[in-house]
Amino acid sequence: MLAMDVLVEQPDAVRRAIELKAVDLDLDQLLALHGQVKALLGQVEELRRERNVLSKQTASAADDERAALIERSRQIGGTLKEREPQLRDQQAQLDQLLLLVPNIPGPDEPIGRDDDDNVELRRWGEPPKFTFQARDHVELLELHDWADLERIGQVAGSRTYALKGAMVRLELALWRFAADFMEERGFTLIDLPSFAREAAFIGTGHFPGGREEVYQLDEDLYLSGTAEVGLNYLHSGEILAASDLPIRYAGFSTCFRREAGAAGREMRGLVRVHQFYKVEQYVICAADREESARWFDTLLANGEALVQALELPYRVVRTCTGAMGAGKVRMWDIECWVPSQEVYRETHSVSEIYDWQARRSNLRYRDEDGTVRFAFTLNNTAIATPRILVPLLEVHQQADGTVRVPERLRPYLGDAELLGSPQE
RNA sequence: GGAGGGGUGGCAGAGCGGACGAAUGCGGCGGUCUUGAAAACCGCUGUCGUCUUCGGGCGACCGGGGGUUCGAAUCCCUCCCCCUCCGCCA
Repeated sequence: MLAMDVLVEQPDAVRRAIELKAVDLDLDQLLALHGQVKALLGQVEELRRERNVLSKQTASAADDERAALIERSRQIGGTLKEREPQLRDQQAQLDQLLLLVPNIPGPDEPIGRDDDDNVELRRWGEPPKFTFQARDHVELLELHDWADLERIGQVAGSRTYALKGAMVRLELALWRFAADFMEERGFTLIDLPSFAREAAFIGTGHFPGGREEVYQLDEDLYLSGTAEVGLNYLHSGEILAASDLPIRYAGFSTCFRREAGAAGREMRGLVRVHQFYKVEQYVICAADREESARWFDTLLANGEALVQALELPYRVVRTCTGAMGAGKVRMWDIECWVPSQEVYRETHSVSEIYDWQARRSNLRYRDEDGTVRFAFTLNNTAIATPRILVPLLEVHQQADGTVRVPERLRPYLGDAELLGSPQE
């Protein structure tokens, strides 16, 4: 959420953000409501002040004055009994609207409606040119009996998978590789619950907008689609010391997504599934745009270093305003080359949020000069499996169906250079 | 799942209908003293909102929410969290 002051002082900038991010919100209605709330709050506070004065007098009043004082207090109490619920209602309405206000996108980010308007920033690596009939990842998995993608459907429905044998080993290797990588860079590994309360989802901004993307477990518990939900809410309500910052987490969690808006898309294989695993980079830093920008660069560089270590050709894409999500200032994606589809496919997504999430989650710190401020947050994927297996298998496949293991991953796989038995 | 006990300021811990935004101790900050430090002594030390002549005024907050009352940290309802014991369990 944005500070109310920003809405009042820069309504045009906010209006433009609402338009660029295609949010359904009437800012003028919100501002009018804010005016009403302020006026009513003034009235209520004045009434309470009067009552407080009378109360103090009542405590020490002589008996003959007491009855009159109590009577006047009672009248004020009656008026308050009307106004206070009104104030509560209006405040609650205003709070609901405030949750819909998007963050203002960075001035240099591409303007557009959807992913088609994203702008490629750079490419790394060369897409492989196969001299043989290359297989897609599903064919490779079936060839080596590395997964059950059919039968598992009768157990758990569509968009599910069951990895087997070497693929489980490979997945374990990727997690351990990512864990070592992040820890070497000063991130604290944290393995946290995959479910969280509604408040945590509101905190990140996944709610109220994205409810249909999330499995609901209980009246107040939902399965989260990213460790970001838990990590952002972990320090909710705290006032951290400036010396605590930056906080760097490498959050490991099982992630669940309903993929409700993606019916029929990418049904094949491991690209888009309901349950997956992710090591997530998460940073809480001081409220400083330059520092935030440096962390953005760092998180992006970490993501790139990880896919480079996996020897995967990729590109970096700047996500346009319409596709970056309401809370974001910037969102850049790393997309890895998927040979079978001849496209780059998102495997990582770096987000810069400023204090938009921290305001929702009430996540603050005390500056060196004693000022309490909302912190800034950022996040990026480190490794998400099984999606990363798609480019990994396809890019590194050999003519005989085996899959070459990138050197950096070999220590995690008993120094294996190849996975799978040669065919024919 | 059953039975109890608790949630008060950075921490510990009183208060259990009016003088309580809250005793006391610790910690922290400033000062006196000291060559310096420690000790001792003195003062200050929460967050949010709102108004401001920028001195401060006012309102709210004692786990969250609601209620009773002229008045609630204190009484009632409800939810959440933590602890102890029993049962079950990877």
